[in-house]
Amino acid sequence: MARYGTEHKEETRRRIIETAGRRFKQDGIDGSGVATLMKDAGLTNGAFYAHFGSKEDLVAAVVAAELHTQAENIAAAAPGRTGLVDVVYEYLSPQHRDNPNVGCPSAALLDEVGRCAEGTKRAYTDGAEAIIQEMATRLAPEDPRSARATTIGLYTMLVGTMQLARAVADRELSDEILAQGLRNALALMGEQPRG
Amino acid sequence: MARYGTEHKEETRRRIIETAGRRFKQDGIDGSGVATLMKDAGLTNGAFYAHFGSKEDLVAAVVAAELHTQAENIAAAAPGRTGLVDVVYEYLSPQHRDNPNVGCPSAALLDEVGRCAEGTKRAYTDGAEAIIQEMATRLAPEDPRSARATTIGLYTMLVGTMQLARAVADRELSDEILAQGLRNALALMGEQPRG
DNA sequence: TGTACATCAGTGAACGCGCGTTCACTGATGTAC
DNA sequence: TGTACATCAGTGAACGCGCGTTCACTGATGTAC
Repeated sequence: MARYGTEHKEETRRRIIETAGRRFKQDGIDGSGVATLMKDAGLTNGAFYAHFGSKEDLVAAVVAAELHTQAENIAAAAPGRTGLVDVVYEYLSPQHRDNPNVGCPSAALLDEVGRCAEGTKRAYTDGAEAIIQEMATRLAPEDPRSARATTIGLYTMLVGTMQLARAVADRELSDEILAQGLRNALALMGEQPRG
Repeated sequence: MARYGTEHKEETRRRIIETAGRRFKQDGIDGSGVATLMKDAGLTNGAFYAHFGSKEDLVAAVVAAELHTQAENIAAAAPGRTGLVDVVYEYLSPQHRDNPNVGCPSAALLDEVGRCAEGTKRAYTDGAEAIIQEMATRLAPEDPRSARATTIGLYTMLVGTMQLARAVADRELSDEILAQGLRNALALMGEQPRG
């Protein structure tokens, strides 16, 4: 090809990580081959190892990036509890259920992460901590630690609800699961459902 | 080999489904090859297609069997709410976290089921409905439907909590997640923690 | 200004391997005569 | 009772294919002279 500026290779690496995130969330980690991942990024398979030591290295980088993005999205919501309620409504929406490739990485991949190598689990742990702290700060700005139990309950219920809504073959049941999940999530936060 | 009684082939099929359940929960569905699954059952790969039309057919059979077993285990607990509290304590235990191969199929496989073929999702749907109804009956014997929202919330929180506890690299954090999950689950049921 | 060279991101073919699946065959048994 | 045959669960080699990974090569550019 050509000789590029210093930032070019980094930019390519970022692109691989971003397109791999979508692919993993759509087809699973085991379900996504390196050749496909590189094609998604507009490259050929051979270039992969100029950017990552192994597929597992990419997986760890993707998990870190995906959770980082998710934490930023929560941080960018409207201030205080209102913003978190917005996030919960968006999370438990049919649009989110029907588009896993641009959705929550935990809903799409959490049980697979549990079977990944240590580095990937480390990346997940750090990212999840950041998200939980961001959520807890919104629930109880003066004392986030007091809201930690509630936050963990909210986080796990959101993830479990989305996975269940996606695993179910019956559309009506799936819609009901999202609706009941919303009721339970709001109750956990001590909020009233919106009209 | 030999000629067997009429129940022999069925018995072999049951054995394949049972050992495949453990293997899937340990290594994932995509992570378990047909040759390995058959070796687990004490057979060679060639015999597989005398029992199942395809790997996906086995997956659907395994999902149905695993959820059926889980429903039976809940039904076999002590009567009423007490039995359900027992189930929750056992579910959110370190032993369950550390032995996915003999644990909850949803905790191990739910996001993968969401990417499976229609038949597998159908099997999951039917099994999950039975489990939710069994749980709801224990929460509110006189009117199970009234407990349906709570039951779905409990179910999704249990599954999400176990997946998170397994995905996290930090043992202390994992233990904390289980403990907070227990608090939240009991609160959802309106029960007090046990001494 | 013009030519020769070094750089290096990316190419694409090839590696051994395990995947899901197919199939000709085996061999212990029950049945027929 | 003894022999020939049909049955059929299971064997194990082979199919084409995609996996993760390696590597000799390409070719557009910046630099040296």
